[in-house]
Amino acid sequence: MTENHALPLYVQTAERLIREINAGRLLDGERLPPERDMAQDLGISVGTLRKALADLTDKGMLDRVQGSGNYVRHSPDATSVYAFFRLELVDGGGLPTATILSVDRLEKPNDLPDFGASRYGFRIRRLRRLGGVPAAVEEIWLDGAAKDQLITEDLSESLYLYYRDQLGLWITRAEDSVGVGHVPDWAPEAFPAVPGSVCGYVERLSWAQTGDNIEYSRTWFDSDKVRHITRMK
Amino acid sequence: MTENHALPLYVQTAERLIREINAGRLLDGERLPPERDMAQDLGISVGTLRKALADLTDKGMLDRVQGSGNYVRHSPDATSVYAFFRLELVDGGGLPTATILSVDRLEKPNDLPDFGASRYGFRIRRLRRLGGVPAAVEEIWLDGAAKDQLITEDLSESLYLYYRDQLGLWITRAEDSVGVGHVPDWAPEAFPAVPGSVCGYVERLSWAQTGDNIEYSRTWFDSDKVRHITRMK
DNA sequence: AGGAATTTGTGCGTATGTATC
DNA sequence: AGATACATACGCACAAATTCC
Repeated sequence: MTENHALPLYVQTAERLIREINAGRLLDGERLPPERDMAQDLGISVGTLRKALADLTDKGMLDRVQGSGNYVRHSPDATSVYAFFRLELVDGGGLPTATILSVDRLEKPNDLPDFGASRYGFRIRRLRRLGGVPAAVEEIWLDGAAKDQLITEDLSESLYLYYRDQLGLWITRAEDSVGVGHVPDWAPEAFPAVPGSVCGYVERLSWAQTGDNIEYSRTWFDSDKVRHITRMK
Repeated sequence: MTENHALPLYVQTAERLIREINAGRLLDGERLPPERDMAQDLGISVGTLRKALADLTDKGMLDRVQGSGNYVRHSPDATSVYAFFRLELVDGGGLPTATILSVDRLEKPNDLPDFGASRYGFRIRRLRRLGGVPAAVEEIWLDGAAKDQLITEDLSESLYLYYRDQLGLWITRAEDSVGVGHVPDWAPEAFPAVPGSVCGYVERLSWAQTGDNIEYSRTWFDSDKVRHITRMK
């Protein structure tokens, strides 16, 4: 009995191309070789390659132009659903940055929803800024199974990039639940809203390409300055 | 010169199946015939049919189960982006209903964002319930160019169905902006939150399949009972 | 301007794998 | 275990859009 646990060839191919693009070996705007040539180089049929390319197109990482060619689109976050879920200043604009407040490995508290396989999780608390202005405080729970240790210095400004580059995980599905909350008591003084006061509140569950539900996060945002935006197509 | 203005066969096939489903000739949960049989009936190849079925799956109108069959899913709004943007009771469950409070044709006020072509718009105010419980009040602005007149009796519970069946428009893109607001002074007494008190707030811009930005809406929801949910894949 | 070459899009057929019944 | 049905993969022919000479 010859069991085949490998992913379908077109999925492997799509992921391979995504890695090439993310690693910068395929640049933004670059035109790929003709499909027939690519397929031959990869040792697969044109149809299989086309299915992989269609996947990338869906993800917004590729433009396919009949009669012309396939063109790479590599905007920094086009690969993530986070491109569609984000905080924005009411006035618009403002570069996002984040300061880590704390990182701890803890047993998951009971008030967290079920997510991930481990009893433990990493709790990351951050202060997020938009254009330098403190905009939100955030508590992220990363499932303990994702990594043994997590060192503050390792974490990049973008957790998405950290997941992808250090853990080999990327978020492909997310579910947001938005309402009104109260600023948590651990919010730093830099955050203008007083602990306990009313503010916007987002809960998010995120799933990686593996299908695992690896992350749960809560964000409290200053509703006077910030909006939570979603675009759907 | 014989120009061919027809859409691709797989698109025609997908649209044909969508019409069959919307017309109720294919019922929810119904299993389609095997792909080979269907393809033969339709006079097309299996590959072409599969492409059409994949389209329907993307749209959430079909479940494809290997080894079993293709199953129709006909939830009333599965075809709309509104399937992904919605209010839910914190406790879960609850059928959505809506009561029209007022319908007026007005000049668009200045505090509305730019949307649609007309100077005028229809303002629809509704009280929305979930499982009978008043959950939100809503003000919807439909661009005046969409219709000459709008009669309260014409409006169905689901504005989405009204747009689709009466106006020939369906929403294919939307952008939500969520924050904290204050209950408007026109909120009916049935709505439990007091006018002026703090509540959840959603602004939405919606685009039809024509590419036109036809609708702008504002929703104030009772944050104690209701959450605004978004799912993204 | 126009035609040839290139490149992706569409459509068909077939063989084999894998999940379900 | 066998039959059924969808999933994957390959290859080919022609159409349509673009590019280049």
